[in-house]
Amino acid sequence: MPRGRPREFDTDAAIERAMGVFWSSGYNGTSLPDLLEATKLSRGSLYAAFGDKHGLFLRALDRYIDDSLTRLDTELDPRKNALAGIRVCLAGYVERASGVGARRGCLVVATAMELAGHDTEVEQRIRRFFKAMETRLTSALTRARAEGELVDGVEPATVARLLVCLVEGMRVVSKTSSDRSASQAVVQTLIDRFAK
Amino acid sequence: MPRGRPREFDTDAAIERAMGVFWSSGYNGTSLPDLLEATKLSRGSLYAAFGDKHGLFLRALDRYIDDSLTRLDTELDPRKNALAGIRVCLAGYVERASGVGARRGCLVVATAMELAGHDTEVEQRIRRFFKAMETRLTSALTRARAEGELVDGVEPATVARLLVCLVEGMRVVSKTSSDRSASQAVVQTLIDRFAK
DNA sequence: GCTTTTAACGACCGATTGGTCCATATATCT
DNA sequence: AGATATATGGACCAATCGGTCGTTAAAAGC
Repeated sequence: MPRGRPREFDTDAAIERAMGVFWSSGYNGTSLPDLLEATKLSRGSLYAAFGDKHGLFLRALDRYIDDSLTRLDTELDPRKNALAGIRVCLAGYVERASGVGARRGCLVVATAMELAGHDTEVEQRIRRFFKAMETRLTSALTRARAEGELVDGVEPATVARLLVCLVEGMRVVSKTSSDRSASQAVVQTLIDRFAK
Repeated sequence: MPRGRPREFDTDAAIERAMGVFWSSGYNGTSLPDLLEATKLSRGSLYAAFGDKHGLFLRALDRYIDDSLTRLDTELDPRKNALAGIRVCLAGYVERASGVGARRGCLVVATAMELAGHDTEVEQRIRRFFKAMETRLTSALTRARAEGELVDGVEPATVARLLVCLVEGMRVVSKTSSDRSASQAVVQTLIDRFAK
């Protein structure tokens, strides 16, 4: 049974705040003082709780990935219409690539570009994330095809990968030129060419 | 008229080497010693020639952008068939997103994610680059439409933006899971749906 | 050959980096 | 109340950061 002074700070909240900093400044661009200010933790507490900067980053990245996949699962719920789910999913990415949120970009994309290739732990997580996203989209597209909503002669897996590339690319381009209607047009045009 | 000792190092070669380092490690991930080793310059020479780290980075980024746009102009040469040019262009991106080159990713994408939003000079360059790429693709697609090679009812400008997002997204995803045949399938599937 | 000019070098700078550690405060249990 | 356990805060650390500067060497002009 636990004794002594209990933890006074909210670990989850600290991770979330840290995630925000990494999100807008990247790993190398975030200093320890930045993290301390965001989490309102002291150096000692932060190191006791997360080991080191890298450890905290992994926790933040995991949080981001979990959130993203959870949202995807909701949007692509197998009990609902597949094509409609895909539309909602893509609309979400358009939204995230628009307005103020656009400047933030995507933590996974930023991390992939910054650390993949130098950091195997990070690389693994990113690879799995893209793979997971692709898998979910593939299954949704397969259902769409079964329901006759997909044009003939296209592979669900290929279209899934196409969608992953498209939405992640949209977030890159939108970092510097965010344009909601342009993004909407892109998504609409694509759907028009693949949905029956 | 010039007097005194002439420049003994090749500025262009130094920029190119520096570009390579920034390319694989990012701006914040590249230290001055890294740059000195790559360029074979001494601290003094580097600062005399480029002002500071940021100045050298801008030169390297400009070089990368110039190279990319030059290549694009060659591939989308108006005197050649538009659709064929687009195919060649996309094939090039597939190639760059495959094999060993895939791990390097794209300097523009990496820079967009790392610095856009904190660095207006960089942001401007990135925005212009994507815009320039979009413009060139739009004109090629417009020619393709005039030649009856584009499916009816789609906007060249929208398809151009779609292509930019797709290829840049491909380079992101390929950083962690490079798969030439998958990328080829994606591009082929897309072309099949937009070309007559 | 002498002067002028400038590239090259590396010692040196203060600031900041990520990380350690210990004294202190405080909550819980006996 | 007293003992115990642990979260907290900040002093402290070596290493490295980006950047400056004075000295040296060498090539071009007179």
